[in-house]
Amino acid sequence: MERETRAPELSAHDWKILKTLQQDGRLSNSELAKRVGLSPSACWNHTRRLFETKVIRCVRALIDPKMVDRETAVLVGIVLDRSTKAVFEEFAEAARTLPQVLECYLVAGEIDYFLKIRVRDISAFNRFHSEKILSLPGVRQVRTFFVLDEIKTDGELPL
Amino acid sequence: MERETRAPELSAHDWKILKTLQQDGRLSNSELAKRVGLSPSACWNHTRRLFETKVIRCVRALIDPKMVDRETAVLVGIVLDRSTKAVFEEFAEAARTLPQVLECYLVAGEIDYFLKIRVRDISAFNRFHSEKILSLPGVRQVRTFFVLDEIKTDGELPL
DNA sequence: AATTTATCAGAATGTCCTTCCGGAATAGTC
DNA sequence: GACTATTCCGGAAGGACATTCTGATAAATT
Repeated sequence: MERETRAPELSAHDWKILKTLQQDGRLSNSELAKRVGLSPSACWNHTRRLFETKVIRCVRALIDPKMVDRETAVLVGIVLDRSTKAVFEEFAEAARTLPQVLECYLVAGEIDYFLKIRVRDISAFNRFHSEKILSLPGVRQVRTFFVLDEIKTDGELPL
Repeated sequence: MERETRAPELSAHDWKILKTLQQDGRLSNSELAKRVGLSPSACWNHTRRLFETKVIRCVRALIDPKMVDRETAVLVGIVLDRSTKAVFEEFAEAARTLPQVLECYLVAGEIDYFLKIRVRDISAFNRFHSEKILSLPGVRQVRTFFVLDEIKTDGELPL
């Protein structure tokens, strides 16, 4: 386990760039420069460093799930059988691999793992549930929470 | 309540553009055109339509929370007191407004709302918990799950 | 077959990206 | 205080790109 790098120092310009690109990642460099009050070349250097130092992990188009037939979201809490390291790692690896799993967290409390699943409809979730989740080794309990309404998704990091 | 529009028809080119921009939303139009096998002008028209019809909701820079001092993630399950419409709407509105709430879902089951919170550290969560969550009207029970490890975050929609 | 519609590639122009360079400001050293 | 090293900025420049328009081709419709 190695220590993660922390941002060395972020200038006021860097923060502005982060805020702006978080809201619209497709802004041109010249437009970005105007908004943060820098010359295009200076702005370019800042932005490049933010990518190189991995402060910005990536830029991603957010697609409306309704439009591409992935309307159904389900939150799933998992309790594992035995709390051995191998069991946990095997589960985590499966979650990483399955494309229907959009998020997966190891948590403290009455639950071991929380998953956010996205599929076409409820019957697709049923298939996923029985074929993928239940067939994983070490799964003792599965608590399923169907999402009735998405109040907020993909909220921006407060900066 | 009005019916949401569904994507009328997505061509093979559209799907390719969606997949590509989901992986790298900052690609130039000419590079995107090369990758999907279209002329720049045709690619431009497709992309523009995908934005106009809101298939692509936005393009967003994903910022590493560790780098900007928002390292601590917490999942919170909420059970509300009385299940009146007004109570639910008030809670949802508060969740929408609070910047620390990155995601909020109304779910079916033993829990009413699930929240994903991001703050600087545990003491910041304590403050948020007592000052924001507990002070909301109608909150009967709060179940807190501290995130110990983020196996997968911001997974791409499978296309 | 004729007409309409949709979709593509090409051309053209104005803008932008990207790099490189030199100057100003800051900090550190003696 | 002077000198150096470092950092950061803006300007210039050519090559690439964005964006629009037009016409051609193919598909769908009548």
